Amino acid sequence: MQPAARRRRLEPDQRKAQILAVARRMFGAGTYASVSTTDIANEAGVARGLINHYFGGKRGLYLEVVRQMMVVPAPATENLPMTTVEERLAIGVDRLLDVVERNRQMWLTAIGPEAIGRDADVERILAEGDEIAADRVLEAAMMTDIVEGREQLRAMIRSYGSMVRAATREWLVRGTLSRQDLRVMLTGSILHLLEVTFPAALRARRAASTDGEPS
Amino acid sequence: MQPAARRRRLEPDQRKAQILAVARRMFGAGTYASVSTTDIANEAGVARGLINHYFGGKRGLYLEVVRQMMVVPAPATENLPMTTVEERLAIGVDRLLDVVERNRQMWLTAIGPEAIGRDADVERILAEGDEIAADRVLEAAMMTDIVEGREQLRAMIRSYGSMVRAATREWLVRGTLSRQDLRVMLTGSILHLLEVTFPAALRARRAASTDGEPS
DNA sequence: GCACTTATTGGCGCCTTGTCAATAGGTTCG
DNA sequence: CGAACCTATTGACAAGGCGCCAATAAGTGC
Repeated sequence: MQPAARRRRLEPDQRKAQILAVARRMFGAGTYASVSTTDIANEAGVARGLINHYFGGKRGLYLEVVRQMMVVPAPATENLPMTTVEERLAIGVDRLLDVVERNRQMWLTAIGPEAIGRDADVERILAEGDEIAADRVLEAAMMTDIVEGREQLRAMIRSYGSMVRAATREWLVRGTLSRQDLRVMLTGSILHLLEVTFPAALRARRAASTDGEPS
Repeated sequence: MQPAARRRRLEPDQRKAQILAVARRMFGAGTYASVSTTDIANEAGVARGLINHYFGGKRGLYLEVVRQMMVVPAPATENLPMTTVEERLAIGVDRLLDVVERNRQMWLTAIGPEAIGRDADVERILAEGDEIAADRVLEAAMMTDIVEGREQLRAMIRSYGSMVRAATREWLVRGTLSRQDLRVMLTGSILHLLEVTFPAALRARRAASTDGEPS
């Protein structure tokens, strides 16, 4: 280790970015509890107090890391060709798998929501991400103008999102599913969800509201 | 507070059970980091050191809590009538929803740790639970003797399990889906997964292995 | 070269956890 | 009925982590 390379002064944004980069890597490697702010500060070559200054504390830093992770899978549904819904969905799934495969480590860290125990703030950040993802699916399926049962549909898509995450884990971590398996499974499932399950749920809902409430 | 009710001596099993009960409640309420062993010890009316003695430490206690939570949804697929697969699955789903509805709080706390990843031990415990759940599904679907692609199938069912957990959260926490919605959605999805998606993935797999590897 | 802003530091106090020898509840045996 | 014994239970100590804040010094403009 060098004889304490003299103190350097950076723009707040740069410093924040630098610390964040280190934090992302270290939280990705260990657990929230197993990584100390001292570790991060040392690794980044700054005083521990600086973390508190910029992020309010360990918790704030962690939340920032999670927030940044959620932005990854954004451009998976841009400029889809105007063909059938099935094909558009298939392409969307494929693009997602591309992004996931390329950013393997970051993706796993992002979806392996590592906070120990559920936390209101983390929960909210993750929820925002799910919301965006749901929008993209609706867009790809050309169903953005659905009104009846819109909230139910979005909820179903969010649930589907959990299956997507779990499936990528099976693929990347356990190796039990191939990328091709995921293509078939994820495309087929979302298509069936949108075109069969959702309408069926709608019908059941209508029947229930006219026949009087069932159990 | 009483004048420090005199020290009582219990059987190890009883004491462990008592501490575990308190820990379950408190970890359910807060975060792993936000709950201190001191809190738990006070609430349980014992010395903090006793926790270390019985569980090895905070971590051990937490793992035990998680392990105990995973046992909840066991008897959802016992004694299913010998009718169609569809009906058996529907009944299984319905029974699961019963259990979930009755043990609402405990269920939510139990599936919360889905957001825990990262930690090898916790991961393993959760994985065991998923494995059991997958067995139950195969049993209900009368597909216990599948051999070709068995591991793929199990992996898909595990992924489906994640969707189940997410859907129950939508139902119980956010109120965006009704119980009836869940019935329709979960039954339809698993049926489609078993009877359409899985065979399709198998075909794709076979085609790939004879035509030479695709990208 | 000098003031001035503010990024950065380093140390203090509190809290939490793991360890371990000492204590005392309950039981058994003379 | 009392003494010896086993072990459940305690309490204090030390190491380490985190938040806080006044002091310091790196740049910048005059």
